[in-house]
Amino acid sequence: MSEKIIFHIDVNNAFLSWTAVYLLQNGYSEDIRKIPSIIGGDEKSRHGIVLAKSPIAKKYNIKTAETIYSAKQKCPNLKVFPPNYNWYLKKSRELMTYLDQFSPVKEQLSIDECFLDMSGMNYIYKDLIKLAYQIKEEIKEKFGFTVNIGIANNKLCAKMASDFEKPDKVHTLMKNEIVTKLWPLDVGDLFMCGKKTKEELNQLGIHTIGELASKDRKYLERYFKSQGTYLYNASRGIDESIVEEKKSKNQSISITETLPFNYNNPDLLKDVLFRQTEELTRELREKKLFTKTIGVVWKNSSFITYQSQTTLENPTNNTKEILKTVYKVFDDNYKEDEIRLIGVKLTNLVANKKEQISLFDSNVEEKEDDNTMYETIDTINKKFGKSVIRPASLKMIEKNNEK
DNA sequence: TCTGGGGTCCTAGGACCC
DNA sequence: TCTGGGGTCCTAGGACCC
Repeated sequence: MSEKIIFHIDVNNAFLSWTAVYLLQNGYSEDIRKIPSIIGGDEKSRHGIVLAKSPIAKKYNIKTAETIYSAKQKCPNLKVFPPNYNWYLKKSRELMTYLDQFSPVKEQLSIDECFLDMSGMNYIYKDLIKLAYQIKEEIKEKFGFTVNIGIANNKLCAKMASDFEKPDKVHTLMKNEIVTKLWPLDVGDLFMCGKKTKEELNQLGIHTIGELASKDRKYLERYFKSQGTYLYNASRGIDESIVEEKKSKNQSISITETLPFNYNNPDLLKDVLFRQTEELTRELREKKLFTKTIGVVWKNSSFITYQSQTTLENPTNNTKEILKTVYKVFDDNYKEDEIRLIGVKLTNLVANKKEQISLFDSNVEEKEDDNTMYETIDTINKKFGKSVIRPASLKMIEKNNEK
């Protein structure tokens, strides 16, 4: 059997590039990729972090996720642009559709990157490296933004390769290049080796991926358990996972929201939970899913995050039932505290509710009525926009819980 | 008006069952 | 009447990704 060949395609500075394309198409004279600029949230509503940066902004040592405030300190003439998620989604879909023509086996990793399994495609394309260059050029010409393409014998190495030098580059990291191209890199550059792991590895005197690769498996597993196994393999460029479109997506869905100011009033907080639960349950029904585990997440003014959850006997997508549970979890766990962020999280999602009608559940008929009602409401809201209609009974729950 | 939002996966500890 | 051990499910917390 011949070696696998995997492409990893990654949009350069995705949010910033896509906004640049948008601005140019709408008569803006400047290409914001060529000036010190960032995409950033709204500081007034406390969303002030850097979401993407231009190459020049990067030279000022501006980092993704740092505060806009601090970015401006580093570069006073920095230009800040707001994100436009709908546009990003549109650009992402165009790119992904375009890439489908090159291989039937594609796996999208996030909004701006994907893998293509190109194994065996050399019978069609002859020179796959040349093909990668052609794809890169065609994307630039067709869509107006650039990508990096990493080529390797597995997903991990393809991903590492696309990260090498940016922007607008094709890189390979084949088996015989591991020693020269992978091993000199800082151990923190290894995929899935974040801040904490890097610190721990440094403590052990391990600073490069090559040094990591010189350690034996037992040693790494002693310190890092199952992550040690991963580190052992990854440092050697070993990854057996296959490219596959993730079908069983949606292990969980959630909404969290940083509040415009800190709330300490339970009623205000419940208003937010109410809104979030309505939105999430609508999504649940849209995706024809049911949830078993319902959780509330909150963060206080000291940035400490808390979460509490409870698991139901039967999966549900009934707004009233879920809201009741959300309120109960909140009431049981919220202590007087200044809350900065609050959210709802639904996990343990299943496609079928397989509800066993409990002999002791007297509300079966009522629930059936609810479900029909929600379907109708969803249809109307879909036609006329969000939350035109709200069931009065939800307000009742709200009121009851206020007591 | 310094610190977003949406995810996945792993681990430790406890409850409970046989 | 000095007390094991495996399996499963659940919760809370944490690391990591884009």
